[in-house]
Parts: sequence; structure tokens; C-alpha cells
Amino acid sequence: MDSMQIYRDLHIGTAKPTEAERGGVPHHLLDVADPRMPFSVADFRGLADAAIAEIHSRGKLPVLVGGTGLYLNALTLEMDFAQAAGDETIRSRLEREAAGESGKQRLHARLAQIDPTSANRLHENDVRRVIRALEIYEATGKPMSDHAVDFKTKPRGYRPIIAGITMPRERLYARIDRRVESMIAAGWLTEVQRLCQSGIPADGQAMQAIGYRELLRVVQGKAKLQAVVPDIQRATRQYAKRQLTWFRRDARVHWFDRADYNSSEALDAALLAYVRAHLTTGTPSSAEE
RNA sequence: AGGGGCAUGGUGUAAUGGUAACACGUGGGUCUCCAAAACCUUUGUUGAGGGUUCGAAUCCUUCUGCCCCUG
Repeated sequence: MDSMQIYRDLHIGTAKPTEAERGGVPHHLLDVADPRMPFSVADFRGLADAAIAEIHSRGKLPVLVGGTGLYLNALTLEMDFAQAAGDETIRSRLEREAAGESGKQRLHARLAQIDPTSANRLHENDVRRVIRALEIYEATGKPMSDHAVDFKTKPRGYRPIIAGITMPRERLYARIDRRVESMIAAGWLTEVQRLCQSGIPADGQAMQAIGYRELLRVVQGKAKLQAVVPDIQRATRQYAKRQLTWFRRDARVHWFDRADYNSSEALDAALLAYVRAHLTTGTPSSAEE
């Protein structure tokens, strides 16, 4: 359940588990996307549904791991995506419009005409969502707010058991800083150099990933590695904070604080016990990701 | 040792006598096909003391700290 580990050739910076770390457990949805291509939530949901069905068919329990909140909701809640796929033609046209003088305001005003509910919800600076709302209207002839209203509460076919792991902020941030350093030490820059050589578009989605975009500037000679490391650490800390914001409001999440356990093994045991306690049908012989 | 300069939120800067501002960071939040994205919002500052003035970040002075030059 990770929006970046789906990409081939992005390993170190996405903290993609190595073969050794996978320990023989089948992992799904890793390396399933070409880093030169866009990938969407809907793509994720399609692949995840298929993988889950396949795992269930073998009598196994799928374990979803990752921090992409939108992906979790798309998978477990009834989001219909308005039957309108992302349309690059419409999108880039509107993006060009938004870039013009007071373009943002004009787009927002247009949305207010056709879909006051959505316009009211969205700030005029939130260009990306305003464009999406206009795009849905252009593609379907229906305003976005008419599509699905109760998607936030309506469950989909699954009955997820959701556990969130957290720790005191200072400890979390220190851990993030160290993790970035060890990723650099593991050859992250070299990985980005190779990606550039293989013709990854610099403005592509994969290159928006934290760290990759900063290291790209180093490869291009626009910045020094030493200068960019603190930037990566900061961006990661901010991302972690946004993840907390996202998952904290999700009442389905049962939280585990690392500080409440003496070891990671103790935490693992608590997680496992929690999941076991909430399984209704028989306990599968083993689990997999 | 002598001479000069600087001192403004956590960081970098602005304000040349008249309500201390901006960016970043930090904290909180939003999220319906780019989500590791995009967006909203909060917080906090004139090194210390004295003086001039109706009024001082700004002028004078002492101290402290940092930087540069000369020896």
C-alpha cells in the first residue's frame, strides 16, 4: 500500500524491502509500474483487488503495509472516482489556464458556476483539486459533488483490521534523520544517476518522490549532496507529520505506540495479538503481504 | 594590542525616528484517478544596561558576543 514502491528501479529511497527482508513471503504490488509512466489511485485499487482475491483464493490472509492514506481509503471505502478517469488533455489545458494571470481565480469562479458545493469546499489556491472537479464535469457532464456523497463512511467489500504504529515525535524525527543518512550511505545517489541515464523524465511522477527530486538536482549539478541531505530529512519529517494527520482522524485505526514496548519484537507480538483477536473466520495458517 | 563592522522569532533576511514585516522551519488541519502530491492555517523576534526623544530596531553610551583588517 505504497504509492512509490510500485515503481521499478526505485529501491533505496522508497525503502522497498529487499529479497532477504521479504524472507520468502510473497510480496505484491512492488515493481509493478514503469517509473516513466503515471500511476493513479485507481490503478492501485485495481491491482490490489486482484492481488487480494488471488491471496484469498489460496486461503491466505493478505497483510497490507504502507502509508499511502488515500490508497487505503480507495481500497476500503466506496470511492467511485466519479467514473471519470484522469484526462491528460483536459488537465494540461486547465493547468495552462491556471498559470495565466488570475487564472486560479477564474477556474475557481467557473467551478462555482457549475458546482457550487465543490467550489465552496475547495480553496482557490488548491488548483489541482479545482482542476479535477472541472475535469469531472467536462468528462461526465455531472458536477463532482453529485457523484458519491457518503464515500467516507460507506465500506467496500473488505473488513479491514487496521493498526497504526507511532512513537514520540522527537524519537520519530531522529529516526527519520538517521534513516535518510543510511539510505545515502547505501548508494541512493548512484541509483538516481542510473535512473537519469535510463531516461526517466525529470518532471515525472516517480521523480516527485521525496529524496529522488532532491538527488536529481545533485545529479544535474544544481546542488551538492551535502546540502541536499537536510532537505530530504526535512521533507520526510513533514511527510510523516501529514501521515499522522491523515490516519489520526480515521477512527478505524487502532494505535500502537512504540514507546509502550521495550523491543520491536514486543511490538510485533502486540500487533499480532491484536489482529488475531479481531479475526472472525478461522485463523489462516500463514499471512503474507 | 589597535582599528573597523555586525548583533532583529529556531534559521535567513526586511524595516534610516512613528503599529516590527517576509520567507523557511515548527505546531494544527484539509484530502473523491498526480497523494512521498497539492492545499489551508497557527506560532514566535529587536543581545544586556543606561541615555536623548512625545515616540528608538533605527541616534548616543557602557557591557557582552561574533566577524574582518593591522601588528
